[in-house]
Amino acid sequence: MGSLTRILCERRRYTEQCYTHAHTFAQLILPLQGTLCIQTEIYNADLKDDHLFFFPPFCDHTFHSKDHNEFLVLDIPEFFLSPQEIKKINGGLYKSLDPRWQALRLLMLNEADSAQGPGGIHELFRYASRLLLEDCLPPSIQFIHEHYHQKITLQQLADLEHYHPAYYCGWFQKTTGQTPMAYIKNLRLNKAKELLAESSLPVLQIAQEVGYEHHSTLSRVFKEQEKISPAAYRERMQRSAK
DNA sequence: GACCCGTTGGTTCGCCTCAC
DNA sequence: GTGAGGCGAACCAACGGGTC
Repeated sequence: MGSLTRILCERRRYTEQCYTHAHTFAQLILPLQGTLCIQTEIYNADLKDDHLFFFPPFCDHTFHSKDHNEFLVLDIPEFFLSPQEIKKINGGLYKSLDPRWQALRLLMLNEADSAQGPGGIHELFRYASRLLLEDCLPPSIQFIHEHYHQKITLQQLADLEHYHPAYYCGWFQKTTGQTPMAYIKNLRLNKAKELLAESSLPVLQIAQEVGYEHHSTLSRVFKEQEKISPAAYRERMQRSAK
């Protein structure tokens, strides 16, 4: 797709085929029916009609759908967002559809279906972008991103939101689509993959850099997710770089 | 043989989820 | 929002392969 000069707003359907890519424009996905499985550096979510997903520009993501589906999709040129806004939503945003978003979805849908074309979509998106940025990173999630390389307990995170740890787990899952520990694990794994591909640090040191006291833990987690050991992953990345 | 690095098996403890 | 039980993640220790 060439560079966008205006917001594109339309209904789209997705197939079972798994795609991985990033684009120069941002993308807002509002489910109408069905489920879209989305994976980014920090999210692994099944997007249903009670949530939305927002991809900032250049955000790597993988997606596919397993059922009959339809989504309202907005392709937003990069210049519609300030660098500060993009930085704030770096990694994507998975957000529940409160009544304000449900109303906004209806209005956007009318624009998409309008015979005159989506003329009012720019004003609607200006309002939507303000909603997106509202408390987009709760304090505990911000804490995870700043301290993933240290030991983080559920109690610490729950304290930041003033919740009981058990209640916090449910709240976190509703917010991100993952449990707190799974979220931290994904973040650490992605950082480890970066370091394996881009540095020559030993696995022991990489494990410590991303927050594991013991490299054995990284080896095991890595093999579970990637089906290969960290050393084999590094070898594969170095071979493909040649 | 000593040392380093990476992997694997067994154990412990904290997290997650269900029921209330 | 809380308590309790089951389960999985993290840790420790041991082992294997490679290099000097």
